[in-house]
Amino acid sequence: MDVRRAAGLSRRLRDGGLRATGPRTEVLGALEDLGGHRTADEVYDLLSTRGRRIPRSSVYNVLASLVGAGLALTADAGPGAVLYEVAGEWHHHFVCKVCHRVTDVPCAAGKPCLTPSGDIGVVDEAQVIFRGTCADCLTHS
Amino acid sequence: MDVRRAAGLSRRLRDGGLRATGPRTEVLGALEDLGGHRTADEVYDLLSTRGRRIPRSSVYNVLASLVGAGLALTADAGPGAVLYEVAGEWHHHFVCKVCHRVTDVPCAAGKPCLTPSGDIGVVDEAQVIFRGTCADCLTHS
DNA sequence: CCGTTTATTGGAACCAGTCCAGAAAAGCGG
DNA sequence: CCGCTTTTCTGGACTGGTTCCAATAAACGG
Repeated sequence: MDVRRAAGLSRRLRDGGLRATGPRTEVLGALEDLGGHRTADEVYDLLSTRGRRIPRSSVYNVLASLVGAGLALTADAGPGAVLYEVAGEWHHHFVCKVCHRVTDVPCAAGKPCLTPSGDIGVVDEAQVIFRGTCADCLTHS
Repeated sequence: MDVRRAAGLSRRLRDGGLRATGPRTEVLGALEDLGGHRTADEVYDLLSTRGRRIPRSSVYNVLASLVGAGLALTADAGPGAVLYEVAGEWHHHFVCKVCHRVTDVPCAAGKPCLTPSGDIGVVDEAQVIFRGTCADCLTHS
């Protein structure tokens, strides 16, 4: 990984209140390179093909701290492996019932939106999951 | 289980297009008795304490057919075990980040609502997950 | 450079869920 | 009520995803 890239990643980690360790820069970099919604194993596999041997459990550890620091998000997409993505513009997800692919859906508010009525507690975010059949799967059937 | 109850459950199963078998009436009854959002294992445990030995895989099978028939729903609540609930009024969920309890949030529309903009495919439903801290956890901290 | 604090490693263990093939039950026509 | 066909159930093995833990190593403030 080139030096500028690593420095940028390190700074983001520190800005998030995390120590800038090797595994953390590598995992964050890999998640960013992959783009979109990825499982811990996909990150693990990319690092492996790059020759970086790292235990799976470390990938899980790191992803958990990235989420804790707000640098990554888990995408709610239903059962199965948890999907992670680099934190960016707030958005929602469309999950295709056929191919299970997850597509971003821009959020009108651009930030956590919608508040439930009633005295339920403090709501930090509202995420919407749209379920249906994607355009691709509609044409291929 | 009393006879009237069993008959009612059987009828609901048949109305849903399913054969009214023992495991299905028992699982549907147990899910209803438990109320709220429950994992397959919670249903399994209730049946066990009732002295009904049934394989866990049967509970999974049955829950899957109940969902397929529209008699039960899976509640989107993030990672972890899938939560099932008896189908009723369409609603959303508030998930407490502290105690992980799931609370129903009435849906203003009373049915699958919200449509994403853009040509994304066919949207069947839109489920909202509110995340935050529930009233109980706020006071106890 | 040292010490303290925090993170990583690697492997074992765990839990949720799926798969499969034989056995049983449901519902049909007669 | 009987037997036939189809659907469902069973039980156990198995997988994938994730967490746990105790020893080791690395980060960073002084």
